[in-house]
Amino acid sequence: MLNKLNPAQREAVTYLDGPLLVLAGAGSGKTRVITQKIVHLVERCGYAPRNIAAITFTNKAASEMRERVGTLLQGKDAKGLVVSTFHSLGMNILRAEAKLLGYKPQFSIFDSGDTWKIIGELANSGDKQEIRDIQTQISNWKSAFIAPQQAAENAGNDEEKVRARIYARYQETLRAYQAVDFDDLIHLPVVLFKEHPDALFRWQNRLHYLLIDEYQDTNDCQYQLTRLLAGHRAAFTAVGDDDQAIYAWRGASIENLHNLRNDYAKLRVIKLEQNYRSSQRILKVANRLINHNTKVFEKNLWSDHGIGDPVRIYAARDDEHEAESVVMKLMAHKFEHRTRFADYAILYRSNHLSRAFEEQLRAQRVPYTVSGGTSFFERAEIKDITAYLRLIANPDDDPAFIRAITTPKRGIGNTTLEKLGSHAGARHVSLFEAAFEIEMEQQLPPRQHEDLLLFCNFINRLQERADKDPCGELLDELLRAINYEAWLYDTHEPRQADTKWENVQEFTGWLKRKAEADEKSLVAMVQTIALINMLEGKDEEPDAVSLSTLHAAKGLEFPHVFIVGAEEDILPFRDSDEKQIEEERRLMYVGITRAERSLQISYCNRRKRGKDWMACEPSRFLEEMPEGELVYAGGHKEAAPTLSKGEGMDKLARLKAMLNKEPG
DNA sequence: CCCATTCGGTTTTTT
DNA sequence: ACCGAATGGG
Repeated sequence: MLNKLNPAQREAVTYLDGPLLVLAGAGSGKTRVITQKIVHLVERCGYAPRNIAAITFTNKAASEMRERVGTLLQGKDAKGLVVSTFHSLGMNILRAEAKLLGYKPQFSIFDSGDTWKIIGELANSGDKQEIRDIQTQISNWKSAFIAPQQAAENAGNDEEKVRARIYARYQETLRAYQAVDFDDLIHLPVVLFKEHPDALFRWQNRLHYLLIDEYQDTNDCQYQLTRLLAGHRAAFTAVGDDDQAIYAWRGASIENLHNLRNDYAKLRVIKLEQNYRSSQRILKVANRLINHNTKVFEKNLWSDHGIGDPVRIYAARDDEHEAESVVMKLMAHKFEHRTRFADYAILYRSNHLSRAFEEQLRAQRVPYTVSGGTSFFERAEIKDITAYLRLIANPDDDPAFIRAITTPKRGIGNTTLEKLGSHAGARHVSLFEAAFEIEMEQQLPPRQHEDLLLFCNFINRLQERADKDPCGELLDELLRAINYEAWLYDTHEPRQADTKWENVQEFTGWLKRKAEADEKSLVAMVQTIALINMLEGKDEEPDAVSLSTLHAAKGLEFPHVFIVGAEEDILPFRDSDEKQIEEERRLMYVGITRAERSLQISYCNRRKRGKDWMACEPSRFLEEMPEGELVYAGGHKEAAPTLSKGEGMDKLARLKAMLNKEPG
């Protein structure tokens, strides 16, 4: 097995004398190194799988890796092997050690939607931008280990003081709800480990070797968790690529690659520079582009694949034509080369850009899957059901309470909730608890009060059954009791209701299977849901075109790639400063390096925004690519560039000039 | 006091 | 084409 690896890879797999950093260029086989190393640890070095933890960036990557290791280990029992994201590892630590932190193990996990509402209320503001700002501010404070108190002390102006105050109240609110946010899932275990060495000792004893993927995208907090878990043993392998760091906006810092060197004197660094994925032309375009960034680590990515086709740059008249052209070209290419739909990916900077392509693909009856985008669990109908589950697990979860009691409508509305809320606030109890207090009977109209108690007792009954009865029965019972299907058809168009109900059934089916397979309690399932993006392996189209954001495409590869919407203000995103431009450039780099054989990058000259047109400029990144490797195919039809009058002419003309310098 | 419909203003990236 | 606040009916 080891002989299938190149020397650098083999070295990375077998090196166990101390901490190791693997600088793995795009397509250099880093996943292979990680999976093989796990197998190596188990089969050659006598590690028990349950003592190894592999940390990935997404749940999808985690389940893929688990599967791969499972097949490689065949026969041998991979049970107990930890393959998860930082967040789900943190969740598991937190659930096991909750009591030490004053939480109950059934704590709720709030997603950004939940926290958004809380911050909005605390800030008493409806301003989206402001709430967003505060949200990221709090997130940054947390990952930098700045407590509300410190934040208040450090505040230089009134605005910062107000925000520090909101931060403090936000933390109190989460506590009161017995809830944690995404940052807490990492932050609290670190706090726990610092305050309770015995707990840290337990986990260090559990996890003897750590493998961390996508290391360039870790933030300070995650790094601290890693260091604590690794302890003096420092038995870990971190794998990363500074050129693919695209999560700085989430607090990730490439600096962590450097820090590793400073903190571990014995750190060994191995570079993987041979690319096994892309044609030489694609690689050359990628390399030239990324060289416009200030380099952290020098790396020289090369490939012994063929030279390949030139990278096509396509200028579309507008967004609709871009979608039409891409889909037409894709279909033509497919039928000419007898490829599969799954060989193609359409990548874009932001989710909303997918719409035009989805429409075209649907119109042409081309099967497709959208990854990223509004996740399955973000859908209203799924959130409705999970609200009930959250409430059953943790009655103090006020946001879940509000959602559950108002969907389906059962005669409890804003006014009632406000009264309940102010009473709960005064008494420092959750809405659920407040409902049973005697004062509510006086404050609420009889009808409302009755409905309220009816609901709470209903939840209580389900709660009692949650421990005894299997997850599936409980779910069916719940859906029947709230008459959810009928309510869906009552309040939606038949077609909409159809898909919504299908989603619900898919969800409950998944939940039942998962609960049985993993022998997890309903509580554990509910907590897991908060972290998962999509249903893994749900009757996915066997052969479908992939639509994905550039972020979500990291780690994937496709024979043929279309990067669309390569325009100023989109990619790079508007108002990017110099630092952000570099990150946007890396994003483009990630997109380019997804492609194995062919790549087209397109942009529009104008784009519909609302009801009027907006002129667009081609992305500056196009100019940073080697002209000799590009071929321009502008206008509406290939090889027959038709220029729309007006915007973007100069850039278009420049690109057209490149046509004459066609390589070959 | 609750809830459905309409109108108006919008869109980074994700655990 | 999609969500959220205002508005009027029940």
